[in-house]
Amino acid sequence: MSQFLSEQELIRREKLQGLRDLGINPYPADLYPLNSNSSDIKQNYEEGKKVIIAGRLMSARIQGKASFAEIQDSEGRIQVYFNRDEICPDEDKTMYNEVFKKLIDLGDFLGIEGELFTTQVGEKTVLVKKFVLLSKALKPLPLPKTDKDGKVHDQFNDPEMRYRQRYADLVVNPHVKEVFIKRSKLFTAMRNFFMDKGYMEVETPILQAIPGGAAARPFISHHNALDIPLYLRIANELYLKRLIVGGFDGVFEFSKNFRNEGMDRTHNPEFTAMEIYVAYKDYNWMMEFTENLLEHCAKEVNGTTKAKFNEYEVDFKAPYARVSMTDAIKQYANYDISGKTEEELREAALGMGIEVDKTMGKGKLIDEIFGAKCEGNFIQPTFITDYPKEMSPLCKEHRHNPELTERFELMVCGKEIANAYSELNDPIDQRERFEEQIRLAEKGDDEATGLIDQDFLRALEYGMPPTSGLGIGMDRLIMFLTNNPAIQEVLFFPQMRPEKIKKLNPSVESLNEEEKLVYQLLETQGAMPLNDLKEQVALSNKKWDLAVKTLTKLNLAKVTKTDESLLIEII
RNA sequence: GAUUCAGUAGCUCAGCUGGUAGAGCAUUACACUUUUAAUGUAGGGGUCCUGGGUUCGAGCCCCAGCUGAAUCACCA
Repeated sequence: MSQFLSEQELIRREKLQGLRDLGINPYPADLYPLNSNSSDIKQNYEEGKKVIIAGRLMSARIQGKASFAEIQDSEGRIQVYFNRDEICPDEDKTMYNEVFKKLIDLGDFLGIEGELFTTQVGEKTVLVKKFVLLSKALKPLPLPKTDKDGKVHDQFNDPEMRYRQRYADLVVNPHVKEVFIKRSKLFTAMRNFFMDKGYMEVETPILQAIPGGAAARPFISHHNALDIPLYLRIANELYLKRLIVGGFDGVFEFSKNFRNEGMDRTHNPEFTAMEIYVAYKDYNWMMEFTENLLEHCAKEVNGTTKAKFNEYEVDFKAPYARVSMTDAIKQYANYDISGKTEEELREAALGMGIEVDKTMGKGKLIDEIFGAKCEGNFIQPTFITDYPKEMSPLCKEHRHNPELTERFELMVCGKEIANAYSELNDPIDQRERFEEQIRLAEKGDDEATGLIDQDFLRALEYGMPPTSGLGIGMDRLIMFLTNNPAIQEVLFFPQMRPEKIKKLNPSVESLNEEEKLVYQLLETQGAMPLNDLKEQVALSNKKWDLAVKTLTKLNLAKVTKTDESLLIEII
């Protein structure tokens, strides 16, 4: 393998040995007693203060007997000043001349003891008295540079490389790190908001025998001891409701869900939802709760309720507009769905140029009309309320209209980020709704749920208090709060196709047919003119070229140039 | 799933009817004690995504594939 390291990687390995030869362990075990960091130094600056810091060396400007460098730690960067005679007050100048100038590379972790001072240019700097190598980097990092106008050069910006090597992305792209800091703040803000209200954070199974609570295709796994299939959860709703049955008044969970469906810039196979259920509440209460929650979260994350997303400026300040689905369709499709039959709705949809098929029932048709004509219009946070019953099998029937349910979705920039119900707690009605889903599934609607969770129904039969539940797509919400149109940008490790890592083994056995042929001919006949060999092997030009290149690359053969011709021979 | 674009040095990117592969940063050597995209001089570094084809000759043209991105469709 070593022959396939780049020149720079080879040099770093040689330096590693060089350090060991000097008695320096490039990967020491001892803890490093740091007592400060880059932002602490800048904020609590005192001339002459002694500090101990640690971090990665990210730039170095060597000027003979003195050098300026930058150390990057978790807080940012701080300039450090290496002076030969400060580091090496005695005769022996090895630590500066050899170790620092020659054997330390950009990317290495250093521990630094020094004193604070300000340079003539006004930069707060650590004057290095003593430094140690804490860890050597064998691979060069990408190295974006910012010029004096703040313009970034050589930015590490290829999405594929950034997602596959997020560690490198985080090291060199501070704005990427910022997104994930905000993500963490969002979770903290939301958790604290719930805790303050006395609700309890819980955990429910990820491996489920019946994947319920949403309409989605699950991942299937298998339990060996029980010899049964287990599914990765697509939602945690049914489990949280069991806990409300059990007597908790408010439970919530940040839930990793898994859906075996398409991947694109807004869908990852695993994603995070937050679901909360609160007893004795309804969806009207939940709307107010939701807008207060999001206002709080936006402030905690960004310091303001306003957030830029693409060309829009969104304001999460409560209260939000509330529009019923019927009114939304009236407004944007100029059509009144109230009291219409399935046939009338299908014709209306067709008239609007919407594709429909026979498996679609009333609810689905209304949803299609809404999706095509209305959804994209709601830029500022807007509650869309009162969805058709057919598409909401876990939601309580509307108190004033049996065709509708007490459900709302929160739309932002034309996308759904939250979904909430007055939860259905009538066990008989619930059983009928599940059975209706089975019929839809048999009819060919692959979104309908095909299995009934009998245990969930048993729980409801014991009685569940009136309850309102809310689900929020956490990934989507943080996308809005950080102005990222791709979900991959807000996940540390988005799912990618597995990377093919080529392994070339520099041995004769690993050669392919063509390379072996060339090698064997050379072996039996010895050195010969390149062209003669080419004629003998009679390969296509491409194959010939590649075979010879591989052999020379592996140092198995050598081409030498004479006045007359090119000679090839085995090494 | 469809269409479009992209893949060249560690990183960012050039490249020409099809004729020995280039730059900046990084790297190596030398010089340089308050610099800041440090500077100067000299060097080294390439499976031009993979595989076929056309051609005297392909990084470039053709075909197939891989990977990613964007748009659309599908999906919540």
